Amino acid sequence: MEGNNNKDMEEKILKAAEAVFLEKGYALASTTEIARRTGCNQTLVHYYFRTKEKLFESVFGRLVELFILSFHGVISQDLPFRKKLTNLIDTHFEFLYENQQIPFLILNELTTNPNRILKLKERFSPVVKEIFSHLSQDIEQAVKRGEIRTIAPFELLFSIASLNISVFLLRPVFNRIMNVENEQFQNLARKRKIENIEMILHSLTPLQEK
Amino acid sequence: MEGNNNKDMEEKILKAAEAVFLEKGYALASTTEIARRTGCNQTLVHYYFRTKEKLFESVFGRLVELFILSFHGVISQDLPFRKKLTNLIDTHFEFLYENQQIPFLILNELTTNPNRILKLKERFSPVVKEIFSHLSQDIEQAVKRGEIRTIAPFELLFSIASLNISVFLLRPVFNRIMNVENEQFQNLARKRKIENIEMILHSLTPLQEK
DNA sequence: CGGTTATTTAATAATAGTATTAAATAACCG
DNA sequence: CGGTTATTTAATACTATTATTAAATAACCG
Repeated sequence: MEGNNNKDMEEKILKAAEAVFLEKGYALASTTEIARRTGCNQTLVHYYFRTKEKLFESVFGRLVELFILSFHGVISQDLPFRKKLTNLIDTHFEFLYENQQIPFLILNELTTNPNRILKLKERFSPVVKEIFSHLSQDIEQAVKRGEIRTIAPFELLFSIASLNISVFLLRPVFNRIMNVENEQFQNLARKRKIENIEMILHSLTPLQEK
Repeated sequence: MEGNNNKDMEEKILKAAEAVFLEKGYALASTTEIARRTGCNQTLVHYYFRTKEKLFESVFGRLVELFILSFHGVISQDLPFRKKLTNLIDTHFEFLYENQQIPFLILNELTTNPNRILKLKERFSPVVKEIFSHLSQDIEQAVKRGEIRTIAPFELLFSIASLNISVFLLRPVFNRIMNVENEQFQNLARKRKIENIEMILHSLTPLQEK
């Protein structure tokens, strides 16, 4: 009865778990609430995933993957460097806009439980390396052509991530302190995206006297 | 016996509480551990502060104040705008360096429990207004003198906060992923500070053709 | 159908944490 | 000193959470 929803139970639990973990983080999420949101008995959550930790890993790994890949898509395109960089920042920003809770969850879990990082590290090491190697080459060529000043790939990615992520990390804070409503946030985000692109490109200008 | 440490018990609990809250955040901190770290009975924590929530508020308010004031000190000095801005970013960065755990705690608690913001808002509203009004005037004058392009104070503070805070928020993540050790982090931080100042000043350049 | 396995539920053990109560001890003051 | 108040502790109620066990139900297959 009621929709013949038998074997996708596991999938439904995962969905509910993702939502709850994104809202509350690992510590404040409970398997009881995940069960409630799924519409099943609490025991069932443990039946399928044994422990809260294992359930979390299933959810978390996928989210981290999404996040990392948000850097990856653009980087293999064949475009002039400044154009590619603009695309990269833009794409990354838009990904964050569509997944606003992801940065905080990742930050929260990696900060409060650094062990999690180690597991992720091996898993994503190849992709990360690929991103860095691509970016390295691109920077090198662009520098040769005099399009940009020299910069370490790490520094560049760090700047981009900082500026983009902050918009969404700090959202709840500014929301309240500055009385920023939902519609306003959309505008603010749009401005910030442009501002971020400007700042990054500006900061790469080849040489400039003080 | 043992040091005659009677009436500063309350202070000792506050100290221990601050350390534990900074390490673990509200949710994962326990009054039991705070008592253990203080070296007293767990009941005593409740005797002095009644609830974990009230204890947290005592600690948290002070930390937020420190953070906000890290913006405030420089802003009332009488200096050329670009010099003042440099000082501001520098001072703010150095404050964060000395209090690396503060940004995450504030972010964490304001994100997971937005109600906290409201209490803080009234308390710090005057200081925040003062900072904004100072900055507004400074920007206005600097624009008139052709020293910088026009920018909303909010945007400027947002950029500064984003860039500076990220260095310390993302530290645990990059630490592990990139194998950044302690000594290396000091270098990385130094570079980032300079990079951040550069980026902000650059982005304020009066006019510039594409 | 009948038996086997998979899924779901109810009951509950085990743990950990917050908070209260009442008793013990120490500090204070006339 | 003796009595009052403040501080500290032990015992414990209460709640919430994860996880297990055993029983009930449903699905599957010969």
